[in-house]
Amino acid sequence: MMIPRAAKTQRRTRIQEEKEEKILEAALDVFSANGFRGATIDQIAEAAGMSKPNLLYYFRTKEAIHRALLDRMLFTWLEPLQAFDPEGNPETEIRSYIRRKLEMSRDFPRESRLFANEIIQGAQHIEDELKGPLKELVDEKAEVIRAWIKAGKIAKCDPYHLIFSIWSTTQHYADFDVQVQAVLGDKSGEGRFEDAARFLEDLFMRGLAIKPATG
Amino acid sequence: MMIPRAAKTQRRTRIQEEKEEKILEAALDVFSANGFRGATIDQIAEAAGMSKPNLLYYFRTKEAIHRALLDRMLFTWLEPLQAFDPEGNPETEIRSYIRRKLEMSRDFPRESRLFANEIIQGAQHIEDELKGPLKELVDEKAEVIRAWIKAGKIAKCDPYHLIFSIWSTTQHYADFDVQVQAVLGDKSGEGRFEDAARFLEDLFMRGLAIKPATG
DNA sequence: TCGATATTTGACCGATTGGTAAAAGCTTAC
DNA sequence: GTAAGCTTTTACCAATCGGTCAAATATCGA
Repeated sequence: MMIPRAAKTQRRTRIQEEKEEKILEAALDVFSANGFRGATIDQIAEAAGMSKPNLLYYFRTKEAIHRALLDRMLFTWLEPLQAFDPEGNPETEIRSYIRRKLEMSRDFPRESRLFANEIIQGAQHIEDELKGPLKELVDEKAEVIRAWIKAGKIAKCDPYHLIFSIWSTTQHYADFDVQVQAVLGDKSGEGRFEDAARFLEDLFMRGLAIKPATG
Repeated sequence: MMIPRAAKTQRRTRIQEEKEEKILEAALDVFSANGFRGATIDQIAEAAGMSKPNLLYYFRTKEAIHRALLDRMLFTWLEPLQAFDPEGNPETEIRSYIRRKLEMSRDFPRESRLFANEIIQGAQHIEDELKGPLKELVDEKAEVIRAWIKAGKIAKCDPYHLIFSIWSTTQHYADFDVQVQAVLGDKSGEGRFEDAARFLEDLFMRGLAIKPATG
């Protein structure tokens, strides 16, 4: 007899792994482009190249697909902030945080939009993660920034809003890409990410009164 | 005989005006919370306190409601940037632009989310407006900023990315409000907007190497 | 090769979707 | 008051929605 999916404790077959991968890949396309309510199982199934019942054999509900996507992404998404090093010096740390976040916007725009959709629409599926792990991580890193301020290494400012401003400016290039491209017009090749990096690094370095190392 | 809606050249009755207003108000709630695809006419009708066919008497399609909302909002949304004055001095202009945009995030979060949803999901309904009026306006104001740079009034930087960064940082407090509140926790009363204003004004003033007038 | 299990399919379900038809009820100018 | 036009409702439609079921088929270890 077939073992119900819920009871499976470990991955079984190669097919399972492949198909689940294909489904999540397709779901990322669809959810990031339409939000949870706007996405349909049929769309995902078609994008994944399989029938709807077949898809539902691997994920029992639309919610389950969405959950799986968010779960796998949450870690990745927080990773750059995790890497923020208390021992490092502010210039290096903030510069590379900006650069990393910008690279993620460039290389994983769908992931960024998946989150953006989710949060804009009320974050009903990840409320706990926001108030738990995310908040804790931000609290921790805000403390690091506060220490830098106390040590006179960067200008006095609210660490939380500093973090928000880095999030928003960098994610903008993924989430609002069509707008950015519409405004920049032909000028916007892939160079827009490098221009953005230069601009943002300058803005934040000067804004935090960090003088660039001239060594 | 009843004159078909499309042929009406001018507003007729008081009732029409009132009901259309009610529908758009309700639609703003629903579209901003779910995106276009995720919103349903039934939801809007219920929020507006009327039957679906009754609603469809005033707007023939879901698209028409959405269009009407976007049309009425686009002007309002660009107004702060319009007000950007070439004759003014950079400090005043940029400070007040930030403040205005932040006030809009505070006072009209649904409007902000309506646009955010629309753009994240590909801007299919406002592509023309982005590439037309918006681009022209931004081009014009970028020229103003460029002039300030040439005159040595603010630090050298890419004017387009400067505008993007002001958009993203300010709109963040409307679009990602649940995340902001989750992270700030109890600390976040309405004070978060004033904290944000202080932070952003400092960041951009220093970031653009504008020394605050000490007169 | 064979049987057990894993995968896929087609046919289907009730609920919800965007939207329509027609008639009933309501306003308003005359 | 009444008729013409404006508004609202009831009943309905086909298409799509998320999801189920049983049967058919493919895979794989012994």
